[in-house]
Amino acid sequence: MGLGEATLRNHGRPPTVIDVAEACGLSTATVSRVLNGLVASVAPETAQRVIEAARSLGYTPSAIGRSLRQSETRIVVLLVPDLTNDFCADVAMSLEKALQLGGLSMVLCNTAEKPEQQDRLLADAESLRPRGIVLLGAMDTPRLRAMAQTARPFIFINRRPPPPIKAPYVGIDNKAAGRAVAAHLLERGHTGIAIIHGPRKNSASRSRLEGFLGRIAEHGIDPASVIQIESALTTEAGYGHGRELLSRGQPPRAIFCGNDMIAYGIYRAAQERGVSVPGGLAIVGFDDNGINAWLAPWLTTIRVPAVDFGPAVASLLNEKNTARRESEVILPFELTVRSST
Amino acid sequence: MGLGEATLRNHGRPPTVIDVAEACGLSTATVSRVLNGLVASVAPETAQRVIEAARSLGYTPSAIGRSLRQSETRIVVLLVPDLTNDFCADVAMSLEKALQLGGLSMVLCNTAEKPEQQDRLLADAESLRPRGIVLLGAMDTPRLRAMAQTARPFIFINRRPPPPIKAPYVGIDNKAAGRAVAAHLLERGHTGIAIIHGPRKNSASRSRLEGFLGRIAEHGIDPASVIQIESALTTEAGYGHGRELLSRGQPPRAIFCGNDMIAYGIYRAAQERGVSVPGGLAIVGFDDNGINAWLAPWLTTIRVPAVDFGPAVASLLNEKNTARRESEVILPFELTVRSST
DNA sequence: TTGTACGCGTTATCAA
DNA sequence: TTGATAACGCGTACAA
Repeated sequence: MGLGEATLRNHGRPPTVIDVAEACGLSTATVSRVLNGLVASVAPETAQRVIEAARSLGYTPSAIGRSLRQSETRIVVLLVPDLTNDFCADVAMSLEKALQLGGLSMVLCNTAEKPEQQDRLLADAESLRPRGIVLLGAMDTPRLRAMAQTARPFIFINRRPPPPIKAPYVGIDNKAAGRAVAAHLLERGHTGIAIIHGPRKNSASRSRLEGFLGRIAEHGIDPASVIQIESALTTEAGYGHGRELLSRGQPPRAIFCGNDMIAYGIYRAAQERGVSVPGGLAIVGFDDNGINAWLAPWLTTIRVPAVDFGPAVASLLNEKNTARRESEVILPFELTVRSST
Repeated sequence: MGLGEATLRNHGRPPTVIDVAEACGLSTATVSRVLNGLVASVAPETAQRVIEAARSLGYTPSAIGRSLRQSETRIVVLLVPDLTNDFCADVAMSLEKALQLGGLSMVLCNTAEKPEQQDRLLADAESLRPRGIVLLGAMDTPRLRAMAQTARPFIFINRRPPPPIKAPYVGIDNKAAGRAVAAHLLERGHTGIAIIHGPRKNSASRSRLEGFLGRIAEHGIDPASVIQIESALTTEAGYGHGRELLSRGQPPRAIFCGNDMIAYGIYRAAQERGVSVPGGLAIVGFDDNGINAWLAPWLTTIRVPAVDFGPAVASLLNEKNTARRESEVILPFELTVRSST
């Protein structure tokens, strides 16, 4: 049991290639070759000796040393706006799974939708020298623009890179989704329409709004007659807006929400006010959170294939010269009609 | 704008201390001192020169170099069993937030409750030489036992370290929680009791079961008369067990679930079968997922303070010699009584 | 107050 | 097939 010795020699620090090399009487170069699977250029019995020594020492290669040598880590940083949002959690899980397959680790950071926090996290991310930086719901900040000129791969999910920046994008056709919701509401004869959309500086929100209003205009309704509210994408915000809207003299009869979280809040507000859904108020969400199938089987919403985002992003990361490429992966969405409309 | 030059010289790689040193005509040592805030031993105007040079080059220190030098990274690895479980997401977010405050990054990995995957991830984690490894819902695996002998801090959340291992633990008093649920059901006069608990090899599940049955026995009921089912902690599993239980000749009239996800599944099964809650069936969950307030306002459950886990873990990580200490942080739980009982 | 030089762990290059 | 060695970026002990 050589573990004790090595541990002692290194003052409790993990064994290194040198320890392994000494233990098996070979050079560090050979040890490295064996452990990196370059079996072609190593004698079988030599390889065996190395492997045994490594195992008896409990040796695990240091990613730090490797990274320094190769000036690249096997880390991907994912920035999300809100991990309590089911949709974000699903995307994070899907990405982590896809990265695991390629031997990459995922550092997860929460921007809480705060621009300064995003910038701080981007700086931290840069210092990690990650293989790539993935932004779910990016905000247009100074540091983002500065770093986007770097060679490091940036990938944008759901919100496109702010104009001057060229970088790969993975998401759905938000404009078409907005149109689909409008078409659905009009088809069902819903009037008194309102939209509670996400932040305007967020391309996804803007596109959905644009598509939604465009389709409504085509139907001969003045878009200016549509109540438009810019909102945070949380249940609390949705609830607040719901209470306010429903207490108006002429409350809306149909609301298109920026995401499902907002829709949950609206629903609660309607319940509290005794407004029936969809009779008194139609509600449409966005994302189709996985939990809907169990806890919100009433919610008509746009299904966004969260689990497909991870593989798409991972494959973009594996492409050569992904960095400044303007590739796009547009995933399909689907209008899921349930009883709230 | 020196950015171009440095970028060119380094073939597109990020600038280093050397680049900064050259740019300001000082030594790398001085640059390093300034950037690490050792202002005491540097002339003010010198510091200024360094800072300007660093900024004009867009220099960000490499965590790789730093880590190698100090043989320690600023990374903490968190292993979770299932990120789609609201509770896990909340804990992850809470930990990430707490770590951010201390300048640490969080690598998040999903074990999917698979022992082999946990072992693979533990190996990957070890190679990262993280500041600590945090396990939410650890499984007793060979590699876990082996690595637990290391100097590296391990922290267990929710499930205790398997017996020979000594390591800090953060969680609630699961036995007491199990007792509390039993007491509540008995007090309300519920009979025909069943428990759908998590994996037996998981200390949290065991303790809850033990406490629950213990309290029931004290009440003069034979614990053997309680239907006990070992289950995965997912909605799907809960739904499946719910269907099975409710189709029995003598279905249970009250079910204590291993977590809220199972409870959601049971609820659905009851609805589909036309069984009223709590009239026909009482349901108790566990965790009190944040989403309950909005989507499951009917669920009686044990509130576990997910957001307090992060700070508790972070402070354990900051303690000296946390590694083999057997410290414990027992957080308070609370029985949240709603309409399902 | 500033500079020189070494070593952290690894792998790629070159030489044997 | 194997070994010696340099280099990756950084922080610090020591020297100036």
